[in-house]
Amino acid sequence: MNIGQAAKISGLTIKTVRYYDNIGLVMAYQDPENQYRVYSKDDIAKLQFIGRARRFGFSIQECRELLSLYQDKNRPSREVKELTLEKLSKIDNKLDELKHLRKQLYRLSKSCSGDDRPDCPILDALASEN
Amino acid sequence: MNIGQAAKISGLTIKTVRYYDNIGLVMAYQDPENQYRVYSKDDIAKLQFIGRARRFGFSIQECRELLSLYQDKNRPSREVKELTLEKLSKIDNKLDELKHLRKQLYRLSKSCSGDDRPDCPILDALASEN
DNA sequence: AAAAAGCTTCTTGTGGTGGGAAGGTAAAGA
DNA sequence: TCTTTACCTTCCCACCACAAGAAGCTTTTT
Repeated sequence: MNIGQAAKISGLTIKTVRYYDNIGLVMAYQDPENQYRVYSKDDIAKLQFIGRARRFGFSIQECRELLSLYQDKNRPSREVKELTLEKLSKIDNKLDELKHLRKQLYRLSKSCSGDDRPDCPILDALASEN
Repeated sequence: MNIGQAAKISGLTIKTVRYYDNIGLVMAYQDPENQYRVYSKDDIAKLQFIGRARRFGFSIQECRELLSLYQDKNRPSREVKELTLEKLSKIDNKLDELKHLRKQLYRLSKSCSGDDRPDCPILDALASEN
């Protein structure tokens, strides 16, 4: 199966699939005659797997780890769970950070009347060190 | 004032200050004798302004807009408030997205026993289309 | 036979810096 | 004064995860 079909089935773009080949994440067999990448059913499964993991917010590096765990039929499920919990904690940190930011920005926006007059507490806050 | 001092006072790194000069965000006067960047008090104020705006999550482009609003003494505060509210809504979107992701990942992690056995519902979920 | 679709590699760009090399300049100490 | 040290410059590469596009193949369709 050529790259176009592989991309369509896996729901990724051709560019992305080619990129995954380049970085050695999902390496396709390369037809020696025309240099076309050829994807097997197994490759397609990997691409779909990665697509889902990416949608779950895993980075490429994390996908690489998940994929190798996925292919190792005897690894303990503990390892997978650990990776997932780590990711969860990263997301929690990001959430806290964003919530804090939101609160600050919200307070700023509330302080400004937002009318035709030029005086603006938002800019004042950005301009002075408090 | 040279770039080292400017960076220290504004709380940015030298690299960052130089970058802001390169992209025309805060352009320093350049001493024709030794090519050193020279920063005025006004420049320092701008750097601090941008530093705070960045900490509030504004992008460089948004900082550029805020800065030009900041320097226009007659603009209506409405414009600044609009920019801030837009940013707030972007943050809200990001928050929703992250919360959704968290919920999904949490559910996944709960489903896995995380012990020495190899069967893992997390990987199963990533491998099949549901 | 010609046109259209699909594939290849290669280069460049994104955002916002950080790291480091190679080299010029300025300030401080011996 | 000489030397060391600190500071400054430009230039290039790296990051992440691709997207866009050029130039040139091959394959399929008309």
